[in-house]
Amino acid sequence: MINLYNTMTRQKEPFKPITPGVVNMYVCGPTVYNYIHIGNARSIIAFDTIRRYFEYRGYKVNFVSNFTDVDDHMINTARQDHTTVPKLAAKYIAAFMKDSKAINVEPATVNPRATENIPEIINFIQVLLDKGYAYKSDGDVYYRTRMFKNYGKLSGQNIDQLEQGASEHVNDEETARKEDPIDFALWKKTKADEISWEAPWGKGRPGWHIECSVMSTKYLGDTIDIHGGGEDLEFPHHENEIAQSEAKTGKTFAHYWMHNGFVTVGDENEKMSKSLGNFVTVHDIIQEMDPQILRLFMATTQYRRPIQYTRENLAEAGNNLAKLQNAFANLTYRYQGADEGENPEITTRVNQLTDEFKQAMDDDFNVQNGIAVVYELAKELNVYSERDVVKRDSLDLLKTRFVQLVSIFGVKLEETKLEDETIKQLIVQRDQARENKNFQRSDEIRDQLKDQGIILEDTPQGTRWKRE
RNA sequence: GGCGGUAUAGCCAAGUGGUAAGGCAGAGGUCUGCAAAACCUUCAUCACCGGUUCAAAUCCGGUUACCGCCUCCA
Repeated sequence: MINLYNTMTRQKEPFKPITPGVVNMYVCGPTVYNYIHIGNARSIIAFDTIRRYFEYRGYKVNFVSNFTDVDDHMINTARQDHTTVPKLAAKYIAAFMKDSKAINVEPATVNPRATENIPEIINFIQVLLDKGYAYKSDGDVYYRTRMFKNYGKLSGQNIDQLEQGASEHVNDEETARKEDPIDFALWKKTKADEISWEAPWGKGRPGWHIECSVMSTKYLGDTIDIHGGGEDLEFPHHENEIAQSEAKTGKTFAHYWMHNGFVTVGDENEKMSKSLGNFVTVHDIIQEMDPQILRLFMATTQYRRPIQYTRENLAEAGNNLAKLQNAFANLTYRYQGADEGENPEITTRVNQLTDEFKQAMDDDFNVQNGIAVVYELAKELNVYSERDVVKRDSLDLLKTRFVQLVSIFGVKLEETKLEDETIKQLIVQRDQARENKNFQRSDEIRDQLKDQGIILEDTPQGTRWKRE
């Protein structure tokens, strides 16, 4: 039984899916006006890891994550870049796909886009208007927040406190069109030269929160299992989604609310933002290092905890990645000279560790304890690989299980093949030199290959190579 | 001002009443022609003060520091 922390109740609860064996989850995705930054990556990686664990535990996961492809940012950026909103969206959605793939994120079941669901959004708003939960005002449509009982139940906000806060911003013209400062826009009237769509109440574009309500219910149903996103979305975004959706359907919008923690940057431990000049994109990071380092770094921090992004912490993740890759290499190389059969104690041990792993991860995806078990397993691989006699079935078991558990964190372990004949020849020459105790020559070859990024390691089974 | 979170070794971090997991870095060792990889050993009384208890990092009260949300934001 998987237990997860529900923001709505502020405690861990056993996960009970609506349909046995199926998880319907919706995760709020990025606004596509720039390359994704490491904060986006954190959210994507956190929920991808959660998804992979659900799948490992035998669930079918319907994973829906949107692209917000029209809003003020999109419009302003398109204007600055002398392009159009759709072209801007196309560019950064393509970049998103590329970056996601690099950090080994499974493709979503669906990536719906706001602009591709305009008729549904209009219908949704119409129902809210018909029910009296929304009102028109000078071409805009607003949600009548006070009509929704329980407003603030997710974020623990008190509506009168919010009222006070909101009234401080009463000066802008949008607020002037509201009945109440805490009301929020469902539809925004078009300004000149802006991208817009026709609606019964006039030309305009959807407000920010409505798209997620519409797409979540459209693709996953009125009530879903899990709704997720960054912790900053808790209020007002998710609060507003609940208000809209539950007002429309009269049903609970989502059973579990999950929010990932933030990434802070540098030793200053401050929030990443463009104004602070500490904005880091995935696009940039993966130019200079193995994307799997970033993946492992983020996947092995529990999703609710903050992550401090520093070079040192990233370097540590790099060492850990190497550790996993070395264990894998040690084991796969040991297939040479393996006997048939199995060692029963290995089977027992592997199953025991697997149980420990599940126990750890079932507890709100406690990846710290989970990865600790994986390191234990890595040690088993290393120790077993050093035995004088090894059995093929046990190698298979260790390898399969190790690859499987590591993959939950989004790290891919693969055997690499040496294609280069010249290098193969050099390794053979070096072996001969070593046999003749010509160590000067053998070290010469080793250094030469090192310059080409090939590291040689001597084992009782022969000389092994790996890329730097 | 309102809501919420965090504080454990040089660093990352687990642990929710019974005497501090794991990882990185460091030190020593085994293996190796030398390396590399691996393995073994070693490295903390848990922000501070007070209380409850036979027993607290873990419960209660207080103090301090840091962070996030309340406005676009993963």
